[in-house]
Amino acid sequence: MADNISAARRGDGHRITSYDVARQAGVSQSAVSRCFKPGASVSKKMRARVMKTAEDLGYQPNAIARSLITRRSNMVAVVISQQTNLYYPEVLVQLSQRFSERGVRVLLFTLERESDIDVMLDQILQYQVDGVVEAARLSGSQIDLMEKRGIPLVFYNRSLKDRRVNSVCCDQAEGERSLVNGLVAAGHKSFGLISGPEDSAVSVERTQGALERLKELDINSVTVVPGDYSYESGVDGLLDLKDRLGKLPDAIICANDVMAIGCLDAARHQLGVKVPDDLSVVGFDGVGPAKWESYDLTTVRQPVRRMTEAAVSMILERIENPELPPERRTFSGILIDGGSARMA
Amino acid sequence: MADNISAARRGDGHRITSYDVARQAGVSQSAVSRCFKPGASVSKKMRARVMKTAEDLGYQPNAIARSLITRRSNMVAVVISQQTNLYYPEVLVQLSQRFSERGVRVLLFTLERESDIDVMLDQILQYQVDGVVEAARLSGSQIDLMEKRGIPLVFYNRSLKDRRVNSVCCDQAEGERSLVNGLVAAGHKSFGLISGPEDSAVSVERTQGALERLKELDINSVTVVPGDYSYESGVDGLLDLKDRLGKLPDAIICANDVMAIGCLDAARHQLGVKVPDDLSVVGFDGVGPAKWESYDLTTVRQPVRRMTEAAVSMILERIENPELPPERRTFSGILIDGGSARMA
DNA sequence: CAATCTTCCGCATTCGAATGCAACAGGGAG
DNA sequence: CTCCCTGTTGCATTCGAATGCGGAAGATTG
Repeated sequence: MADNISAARRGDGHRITSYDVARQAGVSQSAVSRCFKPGASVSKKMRARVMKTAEDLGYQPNAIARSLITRRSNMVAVVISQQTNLYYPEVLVQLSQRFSERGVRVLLFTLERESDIDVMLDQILQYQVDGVVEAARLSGSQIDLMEKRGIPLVFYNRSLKDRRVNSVCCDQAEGERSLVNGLVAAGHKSFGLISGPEDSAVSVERTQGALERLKELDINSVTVVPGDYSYESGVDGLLDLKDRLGKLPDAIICANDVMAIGCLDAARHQLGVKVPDDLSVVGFDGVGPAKWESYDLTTVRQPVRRMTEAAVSMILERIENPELPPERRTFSGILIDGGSARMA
Repeated sequence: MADNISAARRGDGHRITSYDVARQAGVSQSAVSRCFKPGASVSKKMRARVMKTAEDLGYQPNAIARSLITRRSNMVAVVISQQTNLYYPEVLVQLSQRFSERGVRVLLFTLERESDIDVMLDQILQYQVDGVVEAARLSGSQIDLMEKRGIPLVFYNRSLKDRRVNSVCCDQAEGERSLVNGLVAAGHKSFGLISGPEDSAVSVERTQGALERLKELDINSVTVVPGDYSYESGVDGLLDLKDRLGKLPDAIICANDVMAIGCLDAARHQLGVKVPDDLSVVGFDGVGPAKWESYDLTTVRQPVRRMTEAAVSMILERIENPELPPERRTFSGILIDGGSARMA
């Protein structure tokens, strides 16, 4: 009876299992299993034979069943929010490729609202992923949860100060400081800042970093207006600054490249201001469009390649060896001295 | 003994199973399972009680184990190639969100080289995904394979003419034809085309579509140069055209927006040509940057939202009901009459 | 109070691969 | 020729949740 059913399934072209291969090859199921495990104790003859019939039947081991018994899913969750930021797709693709090279699958979780993270987290746990790369914010208790479950977690570009966690970051504050240094040295006196969304840790670090350095350099003419990482909010930010000040500042520091681009476009095309002669605009990230000739943005580029490599190896190391202590890896951004700002 | 082991695990904070919850609540494992299945036959009292202890223990059903027995992983593979094209990340994020809303997880596969698809396909099969959204090309035998396995497959923006498959497409040819119509009606006589990568089906359809319409309209001054979807290749394409013709054509039709942007930048900034007065440039896709004020690109926008919705529901329907016949859904692009071309 | 019908729960089995252990075969040494 | 060792193989069990079936408890009716 059971035989009939599975025979029928095979007839349907469904689900060839290791038992099917075993029967066909006249060996045990264990033998088949071992043939697919590199380094297992199997004779050459056996392996050749099993592989042959596996090929014939079109057998592929069932990763789900394997995961159940080995307690390893070979899947890593990647959690990403903020689609407005052009920077993230690049990170995502790179992570995916590096994991793929190492034989690990990526289970993708995108957040529309940061608050959805609770539901997501449950999903992540249910799917028994071996690790998580998190480019969204997590509360302390949520981190505790992951820790309790023993699931390695690496934060990408956000790190909780008062918490020992794994993280890969670009030094946002440092990057902003070098931008400020250059701008101030070039003689800029008054500054406008367009921040990112309030709940973005990265934005906060960038804005704070810039503000601190400005303060250290005794620059007091500083106005901050809110943005949301989008092109439009860069445009609005510029107009907002002009409204509030009655005129434009000498330089505008945007929390990301896309806003800087919006800001730059609005300055040139709506206000007819000369950039960088009459106004300097700087961004952050080093996304593709920043290099485009119309913009040639002065910005700080995040070393995405190295950062994603770091994130991937940190996770995989910790999956192999869960006892490894937390580690933060911080990368310096690369100052790109483009044509959108006068820099010293 | 078995008890000791699992007790130890629980001590480690690892893997709480339905048995743990059952024991704690003094009920059977089946009862626990049923409580987590909506619509199952369970009394209110039982459900409340089980949910309570599940909460207390921090129990989450193991999706892997569930998948094994139900033969449903609730995962869908999304295969994407061509990272150079800014258009894809947007599609990816949208797909991810729509699947997520419907309780389906996305397993991401990115291709560096199209040839990697073979290995990928094996992986996809091993992971027992319930369906596949494919934005890469597949050979006939590869499609056969999926069919044999009974895994619903929806192609995104590529469809094999001589094959009955599911696909969601934007009508590339139609879009190009309307661009050509507008350009010709506005008096453009000579044309340059910058194509995408040779192995991109989309690029071929676009280029062919434009060429056909040009021929129909008796325009013979047409030159095609190769590109690869990147900004740089748009720049190079322009220079290449100028080299070959000795001068610029009246209009340049690029196989995607990013190349059009490169082309436009090079024309304005490297050659000092006035766009659209002396040269019209058009693209395809309707990516975010196309709307930016520096470009204001004339292009055909793909209705991404509707297309991703279509892809998602097509897959899910076919997962529910594998007998559904193949379907192709073709969407018209939306002509965006921007400022980069003179259009009638 | 008995008879019948519901509702609800538990038992036992299933999904498909991995693996510890025992058994077995073959080869080499004595 | 016997003994032992090494290298292979099969058996039986395990991972964790889902579910058909039978039965018990409770609800309903006459």
